[in-house]
Order: sequence, then C-alpha cells, then structure tokens
Amino acid sequence: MTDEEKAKYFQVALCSSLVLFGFDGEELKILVYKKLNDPFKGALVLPGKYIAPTVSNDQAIHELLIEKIAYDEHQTYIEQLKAFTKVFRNPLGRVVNVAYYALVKLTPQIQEKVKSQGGEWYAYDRVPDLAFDHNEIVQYAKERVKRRVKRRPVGFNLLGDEFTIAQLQSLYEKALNRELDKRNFRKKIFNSNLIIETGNTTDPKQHRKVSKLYRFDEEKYEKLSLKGYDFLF
Amino acid sequence: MTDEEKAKYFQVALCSSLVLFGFDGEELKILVYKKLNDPFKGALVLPGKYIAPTVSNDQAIHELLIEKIAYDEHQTYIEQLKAFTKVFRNPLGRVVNVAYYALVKLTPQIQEKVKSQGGEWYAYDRVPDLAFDHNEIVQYAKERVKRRVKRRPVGFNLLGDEFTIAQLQSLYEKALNRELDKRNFRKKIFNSNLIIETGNTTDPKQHRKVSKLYRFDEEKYEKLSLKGYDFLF
DNA sequence: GCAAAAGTGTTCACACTACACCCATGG
DNA sequence: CCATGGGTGTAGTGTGAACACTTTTGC
Repeated sequence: MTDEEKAKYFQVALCSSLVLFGFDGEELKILVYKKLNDPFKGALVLPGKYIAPTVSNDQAIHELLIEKIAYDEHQTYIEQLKAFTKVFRNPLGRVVNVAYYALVKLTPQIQEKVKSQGGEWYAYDRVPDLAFDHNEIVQYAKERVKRRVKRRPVGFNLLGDEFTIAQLQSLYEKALNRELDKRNFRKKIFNSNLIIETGNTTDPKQHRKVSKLYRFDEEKYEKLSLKGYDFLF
Repeated sequence: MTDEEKAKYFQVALCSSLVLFGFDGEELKILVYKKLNDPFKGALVLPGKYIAPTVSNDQAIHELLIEKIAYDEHQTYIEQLKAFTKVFRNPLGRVVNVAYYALVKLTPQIQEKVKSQGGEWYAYDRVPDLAFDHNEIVQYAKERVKRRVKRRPVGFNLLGDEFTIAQLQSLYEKALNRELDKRNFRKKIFNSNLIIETGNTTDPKQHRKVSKLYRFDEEKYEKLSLKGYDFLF
C-alpha cells in the first residue's frame, strides 16, 4: 500500500457502545446516559467510548464496565453484537461502532455506582428514543439476548450465586417476553440437571413461605457444552 | 471532541473480508485467493478490500462480489459476521475487519469469472491455512452458517430456482456436516410446506430416472417469518 | 381465615428417530 | 439383467403444552 493510499484509508475512528442488561430479581433493564456534550448534547445514548488505535476493543469495553458499574468480570457475560458501520452515523466523521452487550446482576453496589455516574435504567421494553443509531443497536441486542437465552444458560449471569426457581422463571419470562407455565418450567429446568439445590432457603422474614435456593452447575455445563450440547427453551 | 482528540482517534482503517460459500450441487466450497502483494505476498487469503471512509461496508461488499464473481444480488444471501478488531491483526496499522459471509449457487458463469480472477475453491472442510486472522474468520463463518441453516431456510440461496429433493438434502448434509435419513428429510421438508412442486422434472438424459423439481415458496416464508416462525432442523 | 407464593402430575398431541424395500431407467 | 438413484410408511420414543389443587405462613 502506498503512503497515499494509507492516508486515504487510515482516517476512520472506532468506538464501542454497550447494551448493558441488568436484572434486579424483578425487572430486566437497560442502561442509558444523558449525553453531556455535542454532538447530540442532552440526548439519551448507550454507554460507550471512542477507542484509540492502540487499544483493543475488549480492553475498551472492560474499562467502560469498570468506569460505569464497577463490575465483577467473573459474573458478567460479554459478547460482541456486530459492527454498525453506516457512513453518516456520526457527524464527526466515519466512526465504526463495534457494539457489545453484557449481562449483569444488579447489586446495590452497582445501582449506587450507576447513580453516581448519572446513568438511568429503563425497563427492557420501555427504552426511550436514543441518539445516533442506538435504537437500532438496542433492538439488535434484544433479539440476540432472546436467542441466546433460549439456547445457552447465559441467564444465570443475571442472577446471584443462589436463586429461587421463581426468580429464574421471572428472568426467562422477561427476556423471552412471554409468560411460562410454572410446572413446565420447573420440569424443564430440573431435567437439564444444570441446577443444584444449595440446601439454603430464602429468608423466612421476607416472604410468606420460604423457598429453596439453587445454583447453576457450571462444571457440568462446561462438559456438556464441549459435546455440542444445546441448552433448551 | 477537540481537534487533538480527533487526530488521535481518526486513524484507523476499515476493511471487509468475505467468506463466500458456493454450492455446485455436490460440494460446498469456500473461495480464497493468493495474495499478490505485501504484506503476506503469496499467502492465501479471503477475498476482501479496504474501505474508504466515504464508502459504506455494504457498498464495498457489493462491489467485491461484482468484481470477484459477477453475482446476481437477488439470489445471494449476505450477512455480516462480526468485526475482527485485534490491534495487531494487520502489520500496516490498526485495521478493523468487518467480515461478511455470502451464499451463492455456483453457476458456470461464476466458475469462469472466479478462474479468470485467480480465485480457488476449497471444500468446506479442507480450507488450507490462511494469512492474517482469516482462519478464525472462516471458522466463525462456518459455525454461523451451520446455525443459520438449522433455523432459517438460507440454504435455498445455494440452489438454483428449481432443485430436486436429493440436491437439497445433499446441501444440508454438507452444511451440517452429517448424514441425514432420506425419508425423514423428505417428511420434514414437505411438512414445512415451504416447498412447491414446479411440475418440471430433471432431464431424462442425465439420470437413470427422472426426478421432480421443486422451488422454494418465498411468499409463504415471508408470512411465516413475520409471525416469528423458526424453520427447523 | 385469607391472601400470597411454593410446590407438585397427568394427559394429549406432535415431532424426531430408526429402519427396508420397490420402481423406473440406461447401459 | 443389473446398477443407479427416486420414491415411499410405520412403530416407538421423547418433548412441549395445557391444566388445578394443596401447603405454608404472615397479616
């Protein structure tokens, strides 16, 4: 490649946006911010950042998650969505957005950190209009999550170490956007053998009736997934 | 963003590589080229090109397909795979590769065009080592195609307007990389109701016994897919 | 005693699997 | 007449969907 060609091609900027899904045991939510500077000052956008040529996208997303929610990387599922590449998606010039999504459990710590950063959570199906092409990114992320949840047990990243079957079901209902039958749900989950009873129960003061707590059997899943096992749903 | 920041960020180059799957009725193949200039002169690579900041990726892929195979865009399935973004994937500098894959039927015209361009087809499971991170891209593409073929009738793009059930089955066997039972295959395909008998048959001179030709019912598929219908397999 | 949430089985329909033989034709 | 490839049916198994009542306990 000649110097001239290099000058022609090497003038694109890179950024990454993140569709962060948080589950608080009740609602599945998406994180957005109000933009503090131009372009689109005041508009709502996904968390994101520009990426210097020397920085990897993974590194950038990692930094973004630290900065915005002080996350625990071992309990967070992250995956690239795809590149959003329209020529005029950003008024500053050609900016390619390599979008990601992540799934986290909403702990009080995260809630606080997000608040201090000016972030706002919106229910999964009530995300307002966003600037740039971020509506499209959110739409794409939702579809991806729906599919993933059906075929891989990614949902467990949205729950704590221990959870009740009811919480798990509620999560699946939110992500799949439809109601599920309690008995069928339990059957399916227990048949998968990927859930282990921990022996603990919920705090009897919080609910009428205590319920058993379970955890996800990661080891067994690793083994199964090596054999090309598909979850279910 | 200050001018300084702009200078810092706007120095990435964009390229797109294409994993082109071709089916000739027998074998499912992938197209590669021998690289004519540095870096990696002489190595095998996927077809691809650098993308100027003013050109969209879709446009670039379109041009690439025209240039390499003179394709018919209405009979070709194209989809973005994802962005490959490693910092040091290209010795020239930071180059983000937004990879695509496409599915085409190998007509004699395409075969000829490819030959004249110096392209070579390799059987799906016998693609040799490629330069850059193209092995990884091919691997990713194969997995994507396998999944797509299971859930959406994309396979039909690899066949002509009319095809026999045997051809269709052979294609599925190649893409899924396993053998299928003839009777079960026919049952599944006909139950989907997405296949229409055209009334024509294969040329009696070519085979011992003529067989019926079918075509894909695109209209019906459009309707079904709006309702969230998943193909099968 | 009642509201709220946990927990539990059965039946039916459908889809997937495995499996073997006859037919038409060209050579 | 035989080699090639097209075409066909059944039985068994497993999975998904629909559906209602009992138990516990805080108030």
